[in-house]
Amino acid sequence: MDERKWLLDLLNVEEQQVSEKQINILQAAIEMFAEKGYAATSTSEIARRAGVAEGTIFRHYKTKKDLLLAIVKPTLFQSVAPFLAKKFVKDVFENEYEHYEQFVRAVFQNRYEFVKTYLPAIRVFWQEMAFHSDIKAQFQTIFINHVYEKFKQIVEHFQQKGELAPLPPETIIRLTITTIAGFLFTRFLLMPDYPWDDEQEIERTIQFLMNGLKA
Amino acid sequence: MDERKWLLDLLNVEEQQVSEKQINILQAAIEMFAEKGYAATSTSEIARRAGVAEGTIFRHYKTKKDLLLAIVKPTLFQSVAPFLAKKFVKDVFENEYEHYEQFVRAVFQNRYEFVKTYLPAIRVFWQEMAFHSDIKAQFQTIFINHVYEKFKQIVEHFQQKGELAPLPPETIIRLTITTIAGFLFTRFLLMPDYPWDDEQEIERTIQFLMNGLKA
DNA sequence: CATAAAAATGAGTGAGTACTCACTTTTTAT
DNA sequence: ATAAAAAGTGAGTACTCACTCATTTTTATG
Repeated sequence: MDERKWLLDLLNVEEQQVSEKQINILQAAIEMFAEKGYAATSTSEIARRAGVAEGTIFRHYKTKKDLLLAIVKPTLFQSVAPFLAKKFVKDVFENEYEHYEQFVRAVFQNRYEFVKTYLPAIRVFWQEMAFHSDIKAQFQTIFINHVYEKFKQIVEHFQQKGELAPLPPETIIRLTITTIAGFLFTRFLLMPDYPWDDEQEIERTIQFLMNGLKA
Repeated sequence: MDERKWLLDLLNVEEQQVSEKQINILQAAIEMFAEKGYAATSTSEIARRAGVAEGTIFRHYKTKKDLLLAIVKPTLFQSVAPFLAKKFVKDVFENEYEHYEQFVRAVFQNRYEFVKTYLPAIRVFWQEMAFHSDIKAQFQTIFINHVYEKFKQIVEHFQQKGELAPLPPETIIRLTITTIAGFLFTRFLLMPDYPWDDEQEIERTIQFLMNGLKA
């Protein structure tokens, strides 16, 4: 993807709304926050890497924390994006996905591409969530009100069709998410240099998940 | 567990080797690093919380990073402790565990207790591993030379007995670890306030794992 | 108790921090 | 072409940082 476009895409803004220098600042901040962490990165370093004066950062973002939130908030939303789409659950009920496996496959593929594309910003989001209770709270709210809510309907739908084990929906949701996230975490964060055969490993992971969850 | 003892236990040292003030320093550091992160915690804050002068910290630990390593290194070793025991693999081969399920059950129970007991120190270890490449490198070395090595033997043993699917051992290891770690992560870090029925949820997780991996 | 060694102290140090603001440069509108 | 607005600058500010070291307090030994 184009170097400039992916950031605009992640932040979900139009080209005209942000200046070139602003993009440089965001890009530098994402890279350095991902590498050394928010607290260990100074605004002077970000300015140097972005090729702007330190004051320019504070013209666009009132505080350093504001700059962090400008990165983290859109990433948080994009992280759960499929579940924010209105027609997502409808697609499932109208037999867009005949089986749970097809649904899982679609989500898995989608989130794989997402992590691959936005890895540094995702790193920042997950790392800093541990230290900033406001970010964590916002994540939990969105998760409960959007992801969990819709996921539960989908799981119950396939349980009624007799495809999934009669476990509590929250258990099935947890196992599904941690299995997918477990692969992505191992693949991109823990062992990014291992010679992965992504397609095959995703296939194995899906088979494992379906076997584990079948009625 | 006694307030003083768990730390000595984690650090694997005798009572006489560390002074009372030293324990206070370590305890304060673990708590604050876990909460706000290493970089965002100042040595003056640690000293205040520990009830010692700032200089006392530097008498025991040459640098702030040294203090971090004094916490992280023992936690890293304890994290993979079962796999460091010499008789661990022997136990498996001598039918201490007749089935893979019994082995998984033992490891799961053991690591559940470990995380429950040392949660703050584990937080520090995992959070800071993302920012300190020396810590990450040490973890990878130990994992490859001890955990992976022995785990592979065990998996192949049960594959030969026809208990496990003919997947690559590294895939089975990954799925086993991420399933267990996925539960512990959700249980203790992501949603510690959710009203968990631990025993039942562990049971469901093991059933899911065994169904997913069976031949 | 006397004395030496060890442990603890906290004011002090230079380097670096997030952020400000008076000023310059660039862009936009007419 | 010109004026107004917006964007960009970087030296300056008050403050915090990890770390030092001369001094005091505690402990150990005869």
